[in-house]
Amino acid sequence: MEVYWREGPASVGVNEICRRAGIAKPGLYREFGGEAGLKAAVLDHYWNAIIRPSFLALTAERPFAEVLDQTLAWLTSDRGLPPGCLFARMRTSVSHLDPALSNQLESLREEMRGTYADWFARALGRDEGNPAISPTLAGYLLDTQLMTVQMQMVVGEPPTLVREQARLALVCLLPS
Amino acid sequence: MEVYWREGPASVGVNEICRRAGIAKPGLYREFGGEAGLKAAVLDHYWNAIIRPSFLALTAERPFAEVLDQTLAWLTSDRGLPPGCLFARMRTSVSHLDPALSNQLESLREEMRGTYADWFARALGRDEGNPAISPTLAGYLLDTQLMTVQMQMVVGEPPTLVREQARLALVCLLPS
DNA sequence: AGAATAAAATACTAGTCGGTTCAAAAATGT
DNA sequence: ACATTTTTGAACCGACTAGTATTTTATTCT
Repeated sequence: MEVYWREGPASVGVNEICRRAGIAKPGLYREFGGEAGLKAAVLDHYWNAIIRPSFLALTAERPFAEVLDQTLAWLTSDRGLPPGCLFARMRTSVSHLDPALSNQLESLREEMRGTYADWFARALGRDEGNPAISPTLAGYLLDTQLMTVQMQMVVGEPPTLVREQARLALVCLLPS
Repeated sequence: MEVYWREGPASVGVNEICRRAGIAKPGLYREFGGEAGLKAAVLDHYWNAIIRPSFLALTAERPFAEVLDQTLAWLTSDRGLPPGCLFARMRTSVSHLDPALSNQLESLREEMRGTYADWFARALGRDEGNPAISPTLAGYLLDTQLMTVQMQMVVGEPPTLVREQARLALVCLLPS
């Protein structure tokens, strides 16, 4: 996961993975069945270990604008983790990916959009969101914009610039 | 250019290019020096034939919001051209690209941001833009968001959904 | 027409990729 | 301590990659 996350799933092959992990190649094939299985397992682990815990912040009963700001600050700060998001990196190269992994990505993305939509729906209930925007659309927008943030972080854009842009793009979600 | 545009520069090699173009491989190497040279020439031609003409719409003395809407409609409509943007596709895979091509991409992107910034600056002069946003930042935002639009079109997102999201993300540029 | 030149097609090189085979080594169970 | 099972290392496979060498075909110039 570390290597895929830091350098991108397309930039490192199974030979290199085995070399860096200090394991034998037959061992990897016994354990994961092949490169596709390894990537599926990595994506699964990334989702459970990195993405899902980050959803907890969205369920806290704090003001929507505040949580949004903290999220942007978190994504654009040096977290001691590899920059960017393995999930986002996989999605950018989804075209030449295994169909099974592609489906897995799409289903996880749906779960992500749903989580964002729920978050925004609760904000709407407290009059902390723009009522002209449906939770579903807000889910799409948040997914797209936060994904963009992480892709910009991967290519090394200045964090403050990334944060400013995202704030502008998402200010439409706040009540006018 | 057609093939790189439609299928992505990383999805097709020189052998396939020659096969589809009906030319011999040594001819390609005589003409372009190699794959890197071919990609540079393709990018150059794409910029001059596709991107640069589209800038003309931005210099027309029409209301900012109207031109922005037309631009979004254009990007999300079926133009009879391959969907998405070769420029955007190259940028998403800039990490494992030739350094020369990477520099070329960065310089073209600067020109693009400058064009957007000028456009927004003229809008500001006619009180058609949000004065709290600098032309430079607007240039970055427009570049990012319009690139996002094209990437979504590439992966086949529903055009109306893409357009709605982009409109929301860019409404911050309009005066309140 | 015939010689010189340019372009073409084919075949090839060297290397990487994901994946497999197999014998040797290590660990395990009794 | 011995026998069984598991894991390793390293070579290997076929398919692919970018790039090149060679030979044949066309074209052009005189």
